[in-house]
Formats: sequence, structure tokens, C-alpha cells
Amino acid sequence: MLKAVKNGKPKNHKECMDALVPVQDALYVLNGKWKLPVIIALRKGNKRFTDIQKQVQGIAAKVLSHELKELELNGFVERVVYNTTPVTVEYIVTDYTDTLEEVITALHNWGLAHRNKIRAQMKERKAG
Amino acid sequence: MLKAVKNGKPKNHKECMDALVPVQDALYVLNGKWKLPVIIALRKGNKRFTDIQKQVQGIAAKVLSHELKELELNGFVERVVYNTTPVTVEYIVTDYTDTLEEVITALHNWGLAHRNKIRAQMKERKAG
DNA sequence: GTAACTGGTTACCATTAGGTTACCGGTTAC
DNA sequence: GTAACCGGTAACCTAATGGTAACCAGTTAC
Repeated sequence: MLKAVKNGKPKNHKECMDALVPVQDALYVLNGKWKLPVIIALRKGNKRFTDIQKQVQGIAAKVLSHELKELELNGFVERVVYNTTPVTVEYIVTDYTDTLEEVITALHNWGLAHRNKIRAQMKERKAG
Repeated sequence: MLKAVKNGKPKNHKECMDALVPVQDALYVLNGKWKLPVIIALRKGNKRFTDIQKQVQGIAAKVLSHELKELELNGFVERVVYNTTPVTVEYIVTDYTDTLEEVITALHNWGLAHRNKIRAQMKERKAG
């Protein structure tokens, strides 16, 4: 009877792939600890390298530099250089970044709810 | 005049932190390449180790094992062992996992749209 | 003159994530 | 007997991530 199961696909295989693949596509672009935080800081009006670095606490300059390049490659950010002295560099979010709004909102809401859940659990432990 | 800017916070600092922190909380729990794909496979009805591994293509047994443990710690999954011979192990998603639905949907939709955008860009390049 | 700021880059190192291979004990299929 | 399945684990490796410190050129503050 096991033989019947052996080489079988898992349940709902095709349906499941349809659900999986797009999410994996999204994660491929938004991978890592910093991409979304940097995008959020940019969307809130921070355009200068050091402003972003101050806002996204804990990010190293090297890492920020790297993330900004990747975001530029993926069309989320444009790097604009003004020839003032010293040169001024601004990072501007593109319209395409606005398409992430739903994703960011969902993560934001979930993060808030999750934090509340954790707090409630800690209270329980204290009370119990 | 630079001195006035020097130690200043970036624009909308507090407002920006309010937007950032919850997203970072969420990313902290959902980090890595595999957590959400594994959760999706589970939610589609795959309960057995090998079923999940077959469904989430490319994941190594070691990594899956590790991810399932983390998901268990975070309360997304329960590991149930039946003492059949050989033992049967099932991973069951908890109700708490349902709270991720919005996040998953948002990423799913964005992933689909992003793939279409990339395809359109490639067509453009061919045409241009 | 000296120091600190700007927007980074480079070199180097530590940590972590992820992947490969082999293997365990017990079972079923052939 | 042989092979494959199950749910993993252990040892080992690479690749990605992240951190530290030094440095660039030009400018301002003292």
C-alpha cells in the first residue's frame, strides 16, 4: 500500500506551487534583513545616505551601500548626484516602489499584532 | 550652517520609526528564504516531512528540519508523533499561522505583478 | 593647522545561512 | 538479498551577510 504513495506528489501539488512560486519570486527580490526597512525610510522622505543610515538603526555603511545598489538594480531607487561642492547624493524612490505598499502594510500590521501577542504571553507567564 | 544640520535627526524620525519597527519585528520572525514557503506548503495540507520537502523544491532536509524547529518555537507549527511502526510524524499549522494570511496574500500578489513587469521589460528590450 | 563632516569604497574578518554527502534504525516491496 | 522509504542527524563545506577600521577628496568649523 505504501507503493501507491511512494512516488506520489504531495497533496494539492499544483495548487500549492501556484501559491508558492509568486511568494518565492517576491522574497527573491526583497531578501535580507534590510531591504524593506531601507525602502520604508526612503518612502518617509529620507534621501541622503547618512539620513538613511541614522534612520535604519544598526545598518553599517557598507551594507547600506550594497543594499542601495541592489534596490537601484531592481528599479526601486534612483541615485541622483548633484555637482555641488561637496557633491550631494540623493536616493529617490521610484513609482514602482509604491506597488509594495500592500506588502509593507501587511507586515506592519502583523508585526504590531505579533508584538502584542508576545507581550501577552509574557504577562501570562508572570501571572501563572 | 552645516553645524545646525550635523547632529540632527533625519526627517520624520519618530513617525518613521513607528513605520519601521513593526516591519522589522515581522522580518525578525519570518527571516530567511524558506519560512514562508514552508508555511504555505503546510497550510495547503502537507503535513509529512517528505511531503513538505517535495513541495518546497530545492530545500535540503537539514534546512527543512531547522526551519520546522524555528517555526515550532515561534508557535506556527506543532509537531505530532504517532507511535505507529515506523513512527509517523506530522507537522500541523496552528491557528496563529492564519494571522499571516494578509502577509502571504500581499506577497503573492506582488510576486505575480513583479513577474509580469519583468516579462514586459524583456519584451521591450527585444522590440527596442 | 587641526579636526570633523560628506558619500561613500576597500580590505579584512566573523558569523550565519544554506547546501552536500553519508548515514542511522526499522519497514515495506520485489 | 536488494533497494527504497521514513524522519531525520552529523560532519563538512561554500556563499552570503554583517561588522570594523582605514581611507579618499573637498569643505567647513575652530
